[in-house]
Amino acid sequence: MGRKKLKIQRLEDLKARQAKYSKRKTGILKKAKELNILCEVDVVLLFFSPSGRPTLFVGQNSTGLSSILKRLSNLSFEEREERRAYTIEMLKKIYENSESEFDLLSLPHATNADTLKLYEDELQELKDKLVEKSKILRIN
Amino acid sequence: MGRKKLKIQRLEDLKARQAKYSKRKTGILKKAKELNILCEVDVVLLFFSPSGRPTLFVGQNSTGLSSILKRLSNLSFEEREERRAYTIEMLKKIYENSESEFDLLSLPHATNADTLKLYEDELQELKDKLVEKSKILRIN
DNA sequence: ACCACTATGTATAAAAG
DNA sequence: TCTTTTATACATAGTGG
Repeated sequence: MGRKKLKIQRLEDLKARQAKYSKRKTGILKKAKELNILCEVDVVLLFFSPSGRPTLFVGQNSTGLSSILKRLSNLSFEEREERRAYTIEMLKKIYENSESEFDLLSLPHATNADTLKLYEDELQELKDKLVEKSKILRIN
Repeated sequence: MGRKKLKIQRLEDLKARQAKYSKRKTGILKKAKELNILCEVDVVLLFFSPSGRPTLFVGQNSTGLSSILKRLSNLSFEEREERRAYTIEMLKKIYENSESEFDLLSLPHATNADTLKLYEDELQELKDKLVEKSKILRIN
């Protein structure tokens, strides 16, 4: 999909990798959202950018997993006064749109500890979900 | 992409959802593999099919995470004599191709307990990786 | 439920602003 | 560097086996 056929091999230029990464990540996330809605299935995507920034996507209506959004938004209310305006705006946008795609590290650096904690809770839920789903499958 | 434009909304027919799911999941996985190679980034995808079957994809060269493949293949050697031929063939194929895409529950049902254990280890590694990556970012 | 076909919509490579 | 444009490659909707 482009002017020329692209060989699938590591791009040598770092900048090219970064540019390609954001473009293609966007495309994949769009597809994942569509799959999530069309087929009503749970989807979780985790990417690390060439510079190490993680992007987590969790499809809507993924019970349990979606709670990370609520906690993020609550956090913003509790600490509203201490935060920079752009952060609050971002969190509000995430909450209001019921969107669950975001770069966790675009939060202020001061919140990294909290962010990591959320990751941990999130992964515990993922693990629980995994066990639960597998049990259902075993019965079937 | 298709004969007609498809509205992105839940497909009412279960069979249609299932068919659409496998087709689109394949497409997303292909894209994720390309991203993984082109940009040399770590990628983790987790889907649950409309019937609840999980598919886990971990990009190649995702250190630590790829160990699940080695353990699966070792398992197949240890228990080779006890396993059905198709299982061994599947595991060999996974190992030889260094592919890291597979439906974990396409393993024989008897191995579900082991499979769950692998999930748990896998998630622990993912968690560790997450913490490690975030630390690096904090320094930068 | 899965493969094949093929017309058509979509993503994106390269170029341009 | 980012955004926009354009040409092209690719993914897939609908269909049939």
